[in-house]
Amino acid sequence: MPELPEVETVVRGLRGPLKGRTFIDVWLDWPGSLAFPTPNEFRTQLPGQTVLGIRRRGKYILCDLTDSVLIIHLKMTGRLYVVPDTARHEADRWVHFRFQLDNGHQLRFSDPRKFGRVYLTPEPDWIIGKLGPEPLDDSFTLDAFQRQIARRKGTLKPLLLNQRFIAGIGNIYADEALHRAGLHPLRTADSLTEDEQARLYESIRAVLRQGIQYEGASINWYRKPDGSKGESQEHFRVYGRTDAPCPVCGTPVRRIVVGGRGTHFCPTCQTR
DNA sequence: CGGACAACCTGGCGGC
DNA sequence: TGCCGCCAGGTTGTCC
Repeated sequence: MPELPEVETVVRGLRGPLKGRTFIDVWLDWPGSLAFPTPNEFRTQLPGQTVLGIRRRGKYILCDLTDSVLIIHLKMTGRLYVVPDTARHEADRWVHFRFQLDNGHQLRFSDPRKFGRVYLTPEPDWIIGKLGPEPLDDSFTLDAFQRQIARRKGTLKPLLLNQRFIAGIGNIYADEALHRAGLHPLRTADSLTEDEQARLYESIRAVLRQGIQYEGASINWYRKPDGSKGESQEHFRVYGRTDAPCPVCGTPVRRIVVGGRGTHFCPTCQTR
């Protein structure tokens, strides 16, 4: 679930509880979620390291430590939160990692579907190095976007989901951005006029900013680090609204499958 | 390069 | 209530 706005919200919520803390122990019960290194190396290397900062790159959460980087990808159902040691972890049956902090609290990683991944490496570039630009960075200008999309010719929906094209967009915000831009998800990149390119650029930034403002979308599994729900889902125009009226024109929203992903759009507002 | 599809896992939900 | 099939916010690898 977690896309850029959800991951950004998690990072902002964890910064306070984690910054300056030192890991003193770690426990895990599903080695398959640990992408790198081995569980033994992980348990040896992490304790003693202090959290210097926490940031986001695409949908990855990066925790800068004394001499390496702890990286977590939530994939579909991951949750990350800090609680006192005394909070029973059995209350959340999907906790697969517990990171013991030096202040009587634990960082916990919960993930029902076990798609999420944890990495600990001194050099994170092999994990995040091929990601496309950060869509909300100042360096991601309309000019840069137009130069980038001019080299592509594929279908818009899969292109927006391609993390090498732009980092952080997922199925929800791809559908929302295309609706806002008035572009059909089956349009191709090489069919866009300059004006349509500009609309897509503005729309991508607007829906992501709005997602952050509403602190993410809690359709199913996503929660903020304090356990509460985001409210971005209250403001969707098409995502998950099959057969409901388009808020702009009233036409029933349609759902099709594009590139294997459920895709929602307004057949009136989004032209081919 | 691009599209189609399987794989990794489990839970929630609608239908019967 | 129970069981079944379908759907799910992500990513990677394979095959054509």
